Amino acid sequence: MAPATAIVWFRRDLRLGDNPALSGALAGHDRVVPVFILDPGLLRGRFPSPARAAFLHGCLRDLTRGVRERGGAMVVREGRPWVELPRLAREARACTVHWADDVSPYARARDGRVRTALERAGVEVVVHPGNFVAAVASIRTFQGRPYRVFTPFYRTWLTAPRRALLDAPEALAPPGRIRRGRLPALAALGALDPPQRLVEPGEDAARRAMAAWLDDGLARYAERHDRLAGGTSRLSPYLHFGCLSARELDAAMGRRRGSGAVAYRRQLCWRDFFAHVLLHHPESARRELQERYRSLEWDEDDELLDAWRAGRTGYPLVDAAMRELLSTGWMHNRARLVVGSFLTKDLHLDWRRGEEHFMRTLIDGDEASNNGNWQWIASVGADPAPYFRRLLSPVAQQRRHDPDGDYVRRWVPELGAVPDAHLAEPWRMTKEEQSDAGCILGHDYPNPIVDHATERERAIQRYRAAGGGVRR
DNA sequence: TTTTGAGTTGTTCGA
DNA sequence: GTCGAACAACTCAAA
Repeated sequence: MAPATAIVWFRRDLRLGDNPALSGALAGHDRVVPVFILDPGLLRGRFPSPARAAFLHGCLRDLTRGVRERGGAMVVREGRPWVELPRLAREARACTVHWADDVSPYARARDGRVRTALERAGVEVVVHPGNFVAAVASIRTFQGRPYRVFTPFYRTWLTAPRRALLDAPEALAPPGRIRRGRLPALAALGALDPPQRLVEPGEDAARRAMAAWLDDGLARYAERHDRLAGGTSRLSPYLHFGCLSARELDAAMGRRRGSGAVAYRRQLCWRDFFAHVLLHHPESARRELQERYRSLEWDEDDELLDAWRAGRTGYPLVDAAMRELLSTGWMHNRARLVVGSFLTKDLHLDWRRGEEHFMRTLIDGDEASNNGNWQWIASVGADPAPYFRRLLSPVAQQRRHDPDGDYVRRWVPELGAVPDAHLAEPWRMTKEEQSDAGCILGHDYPNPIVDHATERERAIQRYRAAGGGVRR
């Protein structure tokens, strides 16, 4: 009898440890063919990203090496998955294809087409849990509905069943006589100009980063996570590409006591929550989850948008954050809120412009989390807190979360010699003080492009008008 | 069905 | 400089 062969389709679960699709394929099959498909629908799709393509490339190299060290061989194909997978199944004489579930509308439509094509070819499909802590698809309220508010979701999530952890396979069989394909050069992935590498890609690097974080950062997370100059785990790129298992990270958290572990775990829950929301409200990928805010009016102003993207708004914290994003592909979570509030409430530009810029630049760019957080800060998404809690003042936020100016001075060097007292509002310096600091406003650093106090009032008016009352 | 309790991350003002 | 109140009365989830 011919050996039973299964295919594992890697998508964004680029690891060997605690990988349900891989372990599932290995159980009951003599041979497993691991494949990654470079899908032009993603690489040149709605949110192409040189930064993420470069990180993905590194992760794939790492995964390929890990597979080879265990005696297997990674197969790489380029094309549409619903074409490539039936073809590969035929070549490899595979009877089953395994993959991990995902939540974005694109992923779900794609997986549906792939399933149809495979089943038509007589190949079985087995879908495994995606890279979330809990089963986000099946968490429900007592009335059987999906959640739209975080805290009740969180309470259910805390006690929701967790799947068993899985060891990495010790050995993989060689895939036999099939075309393996090659990982193309970076440029072919659209990664022409990747930002400086801040995060080392791959599963091994992810494990080291996780160990270091648990060892060193977690205990003080509750007090420090809002500090712009440090204090967060920076594990998000690994979670997005699945170099790190969210389930495993949560398990490590569950064994720990202390406010840091509790607070961090809550953040992991936000990731599951936004996946849950997008899964059950796929239309929110493109429009406001809250119906009454679909009529909100947004300005169109390319000059303001460009200034925001480039970090030339004249608000030091906003500019530092936007420049950090451009040069590293990452931004502190607190800073994401500040620049998000600034785009939508101070510049009155559509949150979708911000969502798109983030998706194109972030190495952790994740459709569910990014969309959910943008809708949250734009006050149009899943969350019932009053609108006046979401108009962040860039000046107040800078004073509170970067009191020594370490963050701002790092990313906005022209403000380097501006004293602490003026660093959040450099435009208040006299000519003489500007001269002393070597920073002439309007020359070395821009004047503020808008006045926060004025725009704040305008934002409130707009939300009030669109909301049909006072509510968010 | 109806009621009840509660809701990530703030800002500003005036005493 | 610090502190408490106002912002404004909505919607979701649970019972």
